[in-house]
Amino acid sequence: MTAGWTDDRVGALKKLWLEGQSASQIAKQLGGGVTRNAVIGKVHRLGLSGRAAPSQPARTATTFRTTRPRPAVTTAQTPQPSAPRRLEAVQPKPVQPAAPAPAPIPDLPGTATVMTLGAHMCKWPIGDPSSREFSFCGRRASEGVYCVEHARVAYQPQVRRGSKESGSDLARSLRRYI
DNA sequence: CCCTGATTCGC
DNA sequence: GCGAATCAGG
Repeated sequence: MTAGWTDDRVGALKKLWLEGQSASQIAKQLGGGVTRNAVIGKVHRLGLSGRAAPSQPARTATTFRTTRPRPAVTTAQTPQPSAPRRLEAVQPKPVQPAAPAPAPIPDLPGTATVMTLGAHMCKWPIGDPSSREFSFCGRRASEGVYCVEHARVAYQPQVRRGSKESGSDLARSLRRYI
């Protein structure tokens, strides 16, 4: 049964992607036979691209541009010019001094936006990533990208893939337990 | 060789 | 819309 992209799965995908999970990790967690290619493809189709938390150090240099694959197509299709993809139409919004807190959200509003999100702020996504009201938890990240509470929620009983740990596996182990 | 995401293109 | 194949880089 090939599971299509249900709303439920898309939500999980968005969440995990913005959490900084890699496509392969997300694919693994989603299960259902989805591959990392499927995840990446869906992510792009959804309009997501840049994430707030890169998975591994020194990676994603390809995010800039380049990637001009020339598979030598037999037919000269349409020379589509560069389209203004890349989202993030953020506006210059100065931080408000003494904000009167107009939104009494009982669930604690994520005061951190993509711009104001500091390196040591909890990157737990709050709300719809597509919405402009989307924000992050913003509390102090204990060790990794989340605060203690969110880290606990994010990294639950996660089964590992391999049976032995060594070298680079250590990084993945740490990431799982941040 | 491992990994990452990006893109293209056939389905 | 979907995802395998491929590309490009670390």
